Amino acid sequence: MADRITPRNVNYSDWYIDIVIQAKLADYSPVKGCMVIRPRGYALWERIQSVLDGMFKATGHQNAYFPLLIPESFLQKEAEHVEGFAPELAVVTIGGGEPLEEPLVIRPTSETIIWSMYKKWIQSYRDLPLLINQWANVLRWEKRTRLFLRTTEFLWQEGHTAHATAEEAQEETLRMLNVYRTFAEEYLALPVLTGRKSESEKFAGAVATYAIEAMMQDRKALQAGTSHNLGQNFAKAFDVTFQDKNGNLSYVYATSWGVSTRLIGALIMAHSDDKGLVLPPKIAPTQVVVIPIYKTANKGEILDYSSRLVQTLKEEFTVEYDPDDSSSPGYKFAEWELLGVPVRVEVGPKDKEKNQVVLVRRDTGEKSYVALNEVKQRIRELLDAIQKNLYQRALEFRISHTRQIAQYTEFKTFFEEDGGFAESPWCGSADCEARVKEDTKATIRVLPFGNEERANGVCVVCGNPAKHLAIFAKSY
RNA sequence: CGGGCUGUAGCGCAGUGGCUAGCGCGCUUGGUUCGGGACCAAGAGGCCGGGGGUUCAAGUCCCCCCAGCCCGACCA
Repeated sequence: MADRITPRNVNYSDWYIDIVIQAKLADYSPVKGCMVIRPRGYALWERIQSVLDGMFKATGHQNAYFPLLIPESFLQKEAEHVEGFAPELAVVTIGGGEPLEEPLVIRPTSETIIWSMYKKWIQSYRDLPLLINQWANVLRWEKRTRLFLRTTEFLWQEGHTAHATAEEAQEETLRMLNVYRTFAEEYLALPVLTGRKSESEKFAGAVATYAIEAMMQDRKALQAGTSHNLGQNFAKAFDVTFQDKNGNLSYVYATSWGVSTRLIGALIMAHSDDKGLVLPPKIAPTQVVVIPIYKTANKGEILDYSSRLVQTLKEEFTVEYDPDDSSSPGYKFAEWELLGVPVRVEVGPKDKEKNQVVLVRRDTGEKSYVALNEVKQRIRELLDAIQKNLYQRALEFRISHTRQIAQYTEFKTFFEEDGGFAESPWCGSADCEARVKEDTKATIRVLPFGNEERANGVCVVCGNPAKHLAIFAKSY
């Protein structure tokens, strides 16, 4: 008997960690707060990378790479930025055995080093827009870490763009937010809310931060991606100006946007169950696993049948094959369910006799018997159905745990009980936001787009006229 | 960084101050099984997290340290 996964309703945190460890996605490292991403976890990241990278290229971005180490003074050039990141910096003070003249910060994010370079590269409106992305690791000395959701070092991509006008920068900010939304919904089967962050939740150094927010199965919110309009803050800090057609000199407008390995955490917490990982087919590194079922007597003929099937399936799907005779079929079923492969194909003597296979879908456990000549077609349909079902299931879950609340007593009760997303009018003041956090631990996750008009009424906290309809939730 | 819990075989755990530290799972070898986590047999595997003390005697008691998890404050 393998290790059991703690059921979600017993302890959600333990369940999450059990999945990560037992599905072999990651492991704890010798260094506190860091994790080792194992092949099954890294394969997921590679899938995420390849899809997103395609989307970035399709929207005109190019990849580049900037150094890991940043002169400490660079961070200090943007006041809010340094204030936001100073507490979580790791600093290199010795190099080659000698104390460094200027300490080097291990990047927590790359705005400063990138904008120090943009100063060299941008002089004219002809140099704009400059649309660069980098895939990198960053390091933030977090007090409390959790596999994938928050680790000291994590992998991400960070886009850094430069524009001639505020309008273009805003357009880019929203374009990339939309790329994230599309990716989350279509590939991760993760329904997300999009909108702006409140002042207190925005990125250190940004004019405005936008985010995609998803609801996990414990009804907490997870910020799955952010897109920042940086205005001219970094251009001013690094003195990046350009001349327009009329010869006028002005500061460049900037955006930055990123998603990280946290997405893998989102994927797990949104879809998985007490049997293990559940992966959307469009992001699953392995879509199909083939398990032959045989006795010693018929081993040869069954393996022959199953391996020919595997060859056929590999023409269209990513396939793993598990013909090993050292564990029983039942064991393998459980094992592959734990690993999250969307479709399992069982082939045994009965199937060979009837020229069929058994298909089992991971999300519902439903079995079907399919003729050999229809297998590819049926798997295609199943993968599609699973993808849609996971999205739909997550969406319905979010909707059923989202409540419109106008009364503060009800609001507090909501978060004392099951919780979820509270959609409530808010006056816009940081004081009310802080009070909510104090009283309920919930924060404003996002100010959804197009909701200003719906914000008729009064702030759920203070009773003053509302300016926004905000989404409040406890979050990761 | 505060509070709590836990460190004993790869994993999960037992282990009144006393002799050679156990159990389950996993692992190795051989054999029988095989359509939902099979079974038999024989093996391998331990600086009892680290350091200091108390004691005739410490996995067990005391002190310090370290690590991990959970709960807070901080954050993607």
